[in-house]
Amino acid sequence: MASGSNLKKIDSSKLEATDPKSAKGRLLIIAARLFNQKGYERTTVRDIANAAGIQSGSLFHHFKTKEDILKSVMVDTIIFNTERMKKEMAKAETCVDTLKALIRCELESINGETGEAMSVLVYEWRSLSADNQAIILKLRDEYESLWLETISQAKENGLVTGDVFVLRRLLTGALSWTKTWYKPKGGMTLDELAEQALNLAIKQGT
Amino acid sequence: MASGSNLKKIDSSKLEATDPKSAKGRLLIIAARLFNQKGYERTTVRDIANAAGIQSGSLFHHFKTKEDILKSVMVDTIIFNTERMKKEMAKAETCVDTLKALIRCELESINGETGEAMSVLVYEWRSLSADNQAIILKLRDEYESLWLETISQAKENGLVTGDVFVLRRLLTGALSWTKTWYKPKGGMTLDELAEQALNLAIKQGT
DNA sequence: GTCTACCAAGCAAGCGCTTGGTTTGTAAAG
DNA sequence: CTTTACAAACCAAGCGCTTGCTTGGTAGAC
Repeated sequence: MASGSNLKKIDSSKLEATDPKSAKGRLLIIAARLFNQKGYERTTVRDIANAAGIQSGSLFHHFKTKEDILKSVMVDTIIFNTERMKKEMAKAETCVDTLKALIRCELESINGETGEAMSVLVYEWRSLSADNQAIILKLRDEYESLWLETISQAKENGLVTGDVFVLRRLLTGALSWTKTWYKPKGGMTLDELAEQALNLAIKQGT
Repeated sequence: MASGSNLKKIDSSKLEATDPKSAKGRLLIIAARLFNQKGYERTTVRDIANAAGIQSGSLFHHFKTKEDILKSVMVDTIIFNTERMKKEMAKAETCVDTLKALIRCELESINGETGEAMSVLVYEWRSLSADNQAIILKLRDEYESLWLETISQAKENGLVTGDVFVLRRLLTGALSWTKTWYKPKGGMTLDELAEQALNLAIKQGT
């Protein structure tokens, strides 16, 4: 079956993203770029097909609907980045290290290779049906719980002040917004940017 | 002439927003709400006309094109909020007061009465033509310069650390993102939220 | 008498998506 | 090494619908 969800089970804790080398994976990368550049609504199926060098009708061999393309981009991205973040967290030793790892990971996902898809995930939310929103929300919950646990622990250690949820949300905005202005060629590395963001979050020196 | 820009002169320092009581102003408020709810592209001219209780064709008596509606929403909002911020800045005495006034003003513009239009200004940027983007950019520059002056002064006084531009941009993201989660009924007032954001920005107690 | 605000009708273009058929990759059977 | 089988990937054409926008005309205010 070539269509439908790319989750094997919603409840599974071990999920896989679409292989980027497959025909379907290639289309998802192209779609993510276009959705990011022009927005989901402004991007036509003919745009995607054109960029991929195929006919517009051929897209519907791989995806049920246009929205199914959007959903697949989002699901793949969130699965991939959650996995990466878990790995980086496992490496960190101190509480500050963990917090910095999360910031670093999120900046990487936003400004790195998955950046285009990540922007789509953040900014094209409204274009999903309620059903698909629920699916994405469930996946996001796992990702967010990693953040909340880490910040809670940082608060217990006196590293941060204020409400945990509010701090996470202020950080979410600050980090996701970097997409609109951060350029690696501007002389600032991603690591330096992460350091500044960490400096914003915590109330004591590293 | 019923069409075109609602700026009298681009270079003028004294600009006026469209009267909200006029037929045109009423349409702009309705359009801002719809653009915010469904996104610009998903909102049809028929949607706007329906919400206003007129025929879709009648919209084009007031605006040249659909994009002209979007541009007018943005121009009006930025003019209105720049004026308000200048007034609040004039009242502040200390450097911290000024910084808090800016944060408070921006939160107010995002979550208050102009909130819907402000979200449109932030998130529907891509839907503008290059020409219209340039016009909005010019207006934003004045607004941003107020922020940069204030933060620079705060840095001279040792209130904040790190790069001034980076700090402003991290704050822009953090504040604009509140639109997606902040609800006054959640038990937190806008002033308390402003306090937490200020707490994030400065490195010493108020 | 002219101006502002609007209606009623509809056009041309572009949209997502469907359909029936053709090519291409792959691998077992002869 | 060739033949046969079959599914995955794609093409060519176009349908039905919605879109932004135009047109010619009308009602009421000053």
